Amino acid sequence: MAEKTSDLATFFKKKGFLYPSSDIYGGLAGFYDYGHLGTMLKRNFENVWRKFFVESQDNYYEIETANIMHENVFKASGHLENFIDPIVKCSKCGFFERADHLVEKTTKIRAEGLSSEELTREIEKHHLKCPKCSSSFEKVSVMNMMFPVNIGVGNQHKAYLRPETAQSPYVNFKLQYELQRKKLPLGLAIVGRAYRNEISPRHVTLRMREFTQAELQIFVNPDLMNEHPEFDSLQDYELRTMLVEDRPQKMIVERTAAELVERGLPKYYVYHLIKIQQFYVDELRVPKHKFRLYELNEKEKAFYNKYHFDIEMELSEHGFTEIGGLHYRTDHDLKGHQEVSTQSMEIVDEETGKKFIPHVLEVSFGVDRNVYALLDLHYNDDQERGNIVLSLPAKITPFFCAVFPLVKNKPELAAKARGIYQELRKDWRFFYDEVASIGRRYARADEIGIRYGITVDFESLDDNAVTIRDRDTTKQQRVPVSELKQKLQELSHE
RNA sequence: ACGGUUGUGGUGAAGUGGUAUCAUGCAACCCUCCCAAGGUUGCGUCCCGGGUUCAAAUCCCGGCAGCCGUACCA
Repeated sequence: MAEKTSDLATFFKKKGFLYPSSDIYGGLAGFYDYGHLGTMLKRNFENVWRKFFVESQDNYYEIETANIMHENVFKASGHLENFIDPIVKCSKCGFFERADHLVEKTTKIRAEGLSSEELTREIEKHHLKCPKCSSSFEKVSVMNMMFPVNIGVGNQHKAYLRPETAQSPYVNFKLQYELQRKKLPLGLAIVGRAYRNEISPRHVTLRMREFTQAELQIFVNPDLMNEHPEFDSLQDYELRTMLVEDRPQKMIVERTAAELVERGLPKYYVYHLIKIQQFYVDELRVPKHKFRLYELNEKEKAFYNKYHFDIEMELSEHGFTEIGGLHYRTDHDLKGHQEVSTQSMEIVDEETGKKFIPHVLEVSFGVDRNVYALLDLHYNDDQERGNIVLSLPAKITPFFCAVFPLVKNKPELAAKARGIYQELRKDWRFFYDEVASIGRRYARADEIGIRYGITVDFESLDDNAVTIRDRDTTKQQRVPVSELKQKLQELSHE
């Protein structure tokens, strides 16, 4: 029997977090729309990310750039070569393989770089057949992981939707370096869309064709990779790592920053592994055991990466899943752009007079995957309470508080509740609800993760105090209206 | 991409050629002094396009989408 859509996907749609795009036309695989709650959650996540990774650093800034970029950008980055693969498909059973791999494997000819026509000719010449069913192949076609875009009149495309946000900071580096007064390290962040024509998008937002990345590109002097001013104070910090050598035992090992440096990772790199773990464990309150830093081996890591760890969170339905990565891309990208654009990407170290191309450390996050992971993590079907409780932290949950008059039909209560609501919504994300019994309203609030419920009851009319209900414990405390703002201020920093 | 499988209100389901049902939800009103009470009224559905038939949610073909497996995921 085919499985039902997962509980989580149903919940996303039912409450307004996320649903298929173009839904009234039957949907479009790999594309999703965020509803009102999902959009709030996503924005909140992005803002926490900005604050933590960008705004807390000197000389780090966010830029916003075009999603459609010049063909040459991807010539330089290697995407045109590596993202567009020649494919042969079996005419009978549908098996397919990369055409150049097939030709190289079976004929020992160097097939890399051959055109589709040349590959088709080689396949015909050597009478290559499908390894599965021995039928003949169709003509070699091109599988393009990038979406080409036609610009203006005519149908020759000279541009693509970017498959990663990273290239924008690289092509803008020289200008931003000048504008940011020639200082390294220099950070350029983008929170924006990227597009990949995935063969098989699946698992809601875990693999989409249009998705949001939050990426920080840090340009550094490669000679200084083995130092960081804050490293010494953090050298005993324990990181949850799964290195290549841990894989046979399937072990996540806590290692200190110093141990990782001893193993050969640069201090500057390890410092950012620490930052990333702090972001999840301290900032987003992700339980440590659900988090790990997973080292990729030589085969798995992208060709441009010297060091590559995936950031992974354990999901209920999919196990440990990549939600980001820390990539030491060296000078691969700037060098590529220097060659293709013929513009120098070199800068001069004022002290030593040395000229060099900066290296890039990329801190990369899939925003949609993070949002999914956080919802997955905080989704609890509370049997005792009889409703779902979405225990998102106050700083990212869509609504911080809701205000409720205890009952609807007492105009004095509703008026007071509305007054409090109107005042507090100036400072926080607030929700107001007076429909149905108070218990039902608490339940509805739990389900969309409203952190606190403020209830105006009959006593409030006399003592000018209200109750604050904690979503996670359901405990209530009574607070004078005059102290409410201050109290919420404290609670918002939990 | 291939193979298997599924598609009925917002959500979950019943209906297998002949009047589309139920629960939940949502909305309005009544009631209600703290954790999905109750009452009244209302809203809303057969994925899309062809075909067969007197008649299609139901049968057939195609498409789209979901799920599972394989493949893919620089």
